[in-house]
Amino acid sequence: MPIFLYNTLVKTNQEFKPLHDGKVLMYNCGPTVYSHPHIGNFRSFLFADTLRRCLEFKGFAVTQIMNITDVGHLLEDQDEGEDKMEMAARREKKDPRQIAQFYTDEFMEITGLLNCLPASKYPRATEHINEMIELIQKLIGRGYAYVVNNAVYYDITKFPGYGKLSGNPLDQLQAGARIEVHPDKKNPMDFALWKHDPKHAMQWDSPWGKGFPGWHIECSAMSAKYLGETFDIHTGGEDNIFPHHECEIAQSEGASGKKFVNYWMHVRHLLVDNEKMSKSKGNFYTIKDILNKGFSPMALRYLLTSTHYRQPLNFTLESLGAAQTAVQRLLDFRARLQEQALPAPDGQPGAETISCVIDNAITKFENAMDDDLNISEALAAVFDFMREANKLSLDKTGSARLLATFDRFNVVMGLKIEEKGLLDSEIEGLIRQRNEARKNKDFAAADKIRNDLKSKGIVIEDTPQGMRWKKI
RNA sequence: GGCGGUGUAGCCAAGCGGUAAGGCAACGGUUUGCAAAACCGUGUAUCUCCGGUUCGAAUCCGGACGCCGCCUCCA
Repeated sequence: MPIFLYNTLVKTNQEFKPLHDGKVLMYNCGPTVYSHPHIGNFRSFLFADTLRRCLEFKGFAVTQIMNITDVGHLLEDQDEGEDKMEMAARREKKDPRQIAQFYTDEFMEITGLLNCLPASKYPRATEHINEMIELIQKLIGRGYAYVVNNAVYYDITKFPGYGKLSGNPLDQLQAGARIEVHPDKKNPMDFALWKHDPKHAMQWDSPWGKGFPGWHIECSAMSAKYLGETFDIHTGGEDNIFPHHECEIAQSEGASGKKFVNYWMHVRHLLVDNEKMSKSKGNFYTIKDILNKGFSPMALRYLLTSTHYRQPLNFTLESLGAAQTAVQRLLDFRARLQEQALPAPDGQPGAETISCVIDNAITKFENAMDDDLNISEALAAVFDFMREANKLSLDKTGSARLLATFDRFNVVMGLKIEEKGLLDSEIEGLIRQRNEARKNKDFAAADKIRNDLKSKGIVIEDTPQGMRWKKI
C-alpha cells in the first residue's frame, strides 16, 4: 500500500513516490547548538526519526541527513545583533567552537537516550564553508545574487517562485516590521548569503573578504553535497517554513535550475499547559529538566510522538506521567512474550486465531501510518492487539509470533528494549529465601522480602506460571 | 495589515457528512495467601457558543469567543 504524506508545498496529502525505487533521500533541519535542547526541539527531531522509521517499516532504504548548525545566526539585525554562538560563549566564558562542541555532544547524547536511530550523517556548517562559497559563486554567476560592501545578497526579484512554500505573497510581507531593512539591500526582502562584520568572532576567508555565511545557505550546500540537487523529503519545525525553507528553495533552485525538494514536511510547535512555551511563563522545559524530574526517556519519546505531528500537542507533566504508565505496559507486555510468561499452554488457540489477531493489528497499524503518519490511530491498533494477545493462551510458537509482530510495530514506535540482564547474587539469594518462605506459608517473611526487593528496584510478581521479576 | 492552524469526557488524544477510537486516571468484579500483572465491566462527552446547509453535522458554510503559529535567523 502506498503511503500518503502531507506536503506543505501543495497543502494536501500526496502519495509518496521516491525519486529512486525503494530509496528515500531525506534532509532534516537539525539543532543550532548554542543551548540545551528543549522538548519543542525534540518534538521536531523525534518526528524526523519517526518518519524515517515509518519509511523503513514500509521497506524503503532511507538516507537521512541532519545538519548541525554551529555558526552564525544573529539574534537581531545583521550588523548589530548578537550572534547566538558568541552570546553563549560570553555567557559561559568559552570559545564559540567549544560552545558548539559542548552542545553538539549534548544533542547526540539525548538523541541516543531518546532512541533516535543515528542519521546517515550529521554534517556541520563550519565544515562546509567551501561548499557554501562555491554555491554563492554559482548564484552570483547565474545572476541571482549581488555583492555589496564585502557581503553577498540574494536578489529576490530574480526568483519568481519566492513565497510558493509559505503562501506569503511577496507584496504583502511587512518588510521591516521586526527589523530594520539593511541599507545595502536592493529589495527589502533580499537576504544575506555571505555577511561581513569585523566584530563577529567566527570568520572565514572568501572571495568577498573575511566574513561568515548567511543562515540559509548551509542547508542548500550540505543537502546538495550529500543528497544531490533534487531529493525526496525535507523536514523542519513549522517556523522554518518562512523564511528559512523559502530561502533554501530560492538558493538551491536558483543554483541548479532543478526542483529542490519533492515533499516538504513541517512539525507543529507544541504547547505547554495550553500555552506557548516560554521562559518568562515558567513553562519552559529542556530535555534534561524532564529527565532530571525522574521521567524515563521513553515516556518523553512516547508523549512527544504520540500526537499527530501537525497537531498542536499539549505537553503537561500529568500527560507525561500517563505516557510513562503506557510505555511500561507496552514494555511489560513484550517482556512477558519474550519470557513466554503468558497463561499456561492449556487450550491453546489455533494458529489461525493468532494469525487473525496479528493480521488485524498489522492492517490497522499500517493503514493508519500510511495516512500521513496517523500515529494515534496506529497506537490504538497496538493497544487493541495487546489486549487481544493477553487473552490468549500461548505456546512457544504463538508467543514468538506475537513478539515478532510487536517488534514490527516497535520499528516505528522506537521504544528502547533493555535486556533484562542478570541479578546479582544478593538479590538472587533474597528471591530464593522468599520462595522458600512462601512454600512454608510464611507470608509475613515473604512480603517483607518482596518490599525489600522493591526498594532495591526489583518488582516481584507471583503468576500461575511461577514467580517473575522485573526492574523498575 | 497579510497568510495559517486549533477548540472532542477529570487529563492526553483519534475521528473530518451517517450518529463518538485509543491511552492515563477513577469505580466495581475475576484472579491472587496478600499483592502485582492481566482480563471483564462501568463514562449519559449539549464534540467552545450561536445561526445555516442537509433526510442526517463533532465533521460542510457563516458569525462570535478562546488558544496558537508565520510575516528575516525560534523546532
